[in-house]
Amino acid sequence: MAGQHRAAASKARGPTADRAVGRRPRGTLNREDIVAAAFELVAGEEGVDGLSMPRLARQLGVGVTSLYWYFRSKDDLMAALTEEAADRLYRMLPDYRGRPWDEHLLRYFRDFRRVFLDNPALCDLLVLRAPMEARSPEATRRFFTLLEREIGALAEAGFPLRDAVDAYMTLSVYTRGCVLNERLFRSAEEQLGRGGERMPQPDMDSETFPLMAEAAMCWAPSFSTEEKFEAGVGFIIDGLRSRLAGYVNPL
Amino acid sequence: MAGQHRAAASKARGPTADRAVGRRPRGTLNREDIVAAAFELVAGEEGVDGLSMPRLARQLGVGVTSLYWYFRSKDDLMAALTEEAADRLYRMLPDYRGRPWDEHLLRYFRDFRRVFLDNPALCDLLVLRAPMEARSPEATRRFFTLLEREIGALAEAGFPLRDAVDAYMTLSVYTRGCVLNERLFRSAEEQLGRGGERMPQPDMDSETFPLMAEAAMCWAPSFSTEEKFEAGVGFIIDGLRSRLAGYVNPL
DNA sequence: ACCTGAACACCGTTCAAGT
DNA sequence: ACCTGAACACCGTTCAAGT
Repeated sequence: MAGQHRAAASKARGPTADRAVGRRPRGTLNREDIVAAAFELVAGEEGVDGLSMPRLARQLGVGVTSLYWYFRSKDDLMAALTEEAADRLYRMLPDYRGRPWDEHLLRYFRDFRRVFLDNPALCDLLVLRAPMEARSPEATRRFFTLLEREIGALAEAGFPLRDAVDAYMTLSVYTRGCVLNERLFRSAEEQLGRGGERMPQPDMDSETFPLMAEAAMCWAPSFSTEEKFEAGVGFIIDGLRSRLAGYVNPL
Repeated sequence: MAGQHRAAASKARGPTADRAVGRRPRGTLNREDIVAAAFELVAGEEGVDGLSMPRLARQLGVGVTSLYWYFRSKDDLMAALTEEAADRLYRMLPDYRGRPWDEHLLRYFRDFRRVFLDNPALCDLLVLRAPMEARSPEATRRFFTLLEREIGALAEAGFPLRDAVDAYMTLSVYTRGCVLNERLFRSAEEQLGRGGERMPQPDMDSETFPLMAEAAMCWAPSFSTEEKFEAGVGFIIDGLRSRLAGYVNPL
């Protein structure tokens, strides 16, 4: 009876909204399913902004307030969702040990960037919203397992521990900086696109801006191309190389 | 009469909320004042999240809907606010021309970072929310003036234009990556602090994580110290130095 | 031209109540 | 123990109306 009532109330929303017409029987709702549904929403068209408690409840065929039995607040849910995202990220990062350290780094961070670009939801949750530290002990453990492996590779290549740590983190910070840039640039484009506008092109007459006018040909807006990303990685790896040479051959 | 009514309605909110008891007379409201008040709100305790149309209207002593005469939407207002923020940023960045290029870069980006750390509002508006490109032609002009100067300094030091552009952007992306990290880390700490909790410290036994356990002493959470920031800048500048040597002395 | 309040659809969260 | 709807305070935005 209650089920019919609910179905009638939502009949105007089309078939997809009715996916859970037969409302969940008791005892079948749990944290995992809620997080999974939340991730589905976030990975969908609307992104992180499209995630709301009412929407999530509708997706699950459940009253909104039921969610609060499993999560104290939306923030609490977001934390769990971030865990889930971190889990997926770690599973997607390949292991390039065995190759020369510079090639290893280049490939690793190239993939690191790719994962975020291909999965905006991961980017929003892990790059834009939460620092690495705000995770459960479990997730932190996996994070440190990864670090142990990657920093170990650098140490083996001859970097003192401190430089190995700093090198990895520098590339990580730089890469996430690129990803942030690209993400913001894309959503700005999208938003303008909806309004039919174009990104304002600066009127760069070569008298007031001689260099920038000339640079236009090697300029990528928001530094957001693979080529530009690799230019930066190149500088950093060059720096590491000369540092490495300095250890064995001090002046 | 209407004024008394309004004052009575808000009497429970304390003195600061009443700052504009005598509601603004007609024709005195304008875009500049609205943006200024919005910036005040955003720079205040609550930050960007604390900015809402009703709050802003209250601050100005105006009906909420009045704001919509001057701004099509909140997004429209945010765009104007971002302009304002970019304006302030550019005014705060010092000119280090005349010094050696490497010292110039180090000092410039050290200040770049400082400005964002000292002004979280600028950070939220310019680093976390909008790409450089989504600005008015006017702001873009000022942005390119800055670029012209900074990239010019690198070109004078002997870098080909393309590398000069990439070098500046790499450091800019890296620096903003650091700022992002630090900002997220701090707000996570703050949020935990409100709940009385502490950041989860990973249980790093030195058997499963030999390197990370040893690295604990040279580890900064979220890479968020000045020292760590400069370590990364050091790598990049080293890379640039070796690149520069390669131009004049190719193998 | 400028400013208003009433109203709408949405949000996060609390609470007292049901089984 | 688990799930519910009613209710609250808040939000962005529209609209018809006032001067």
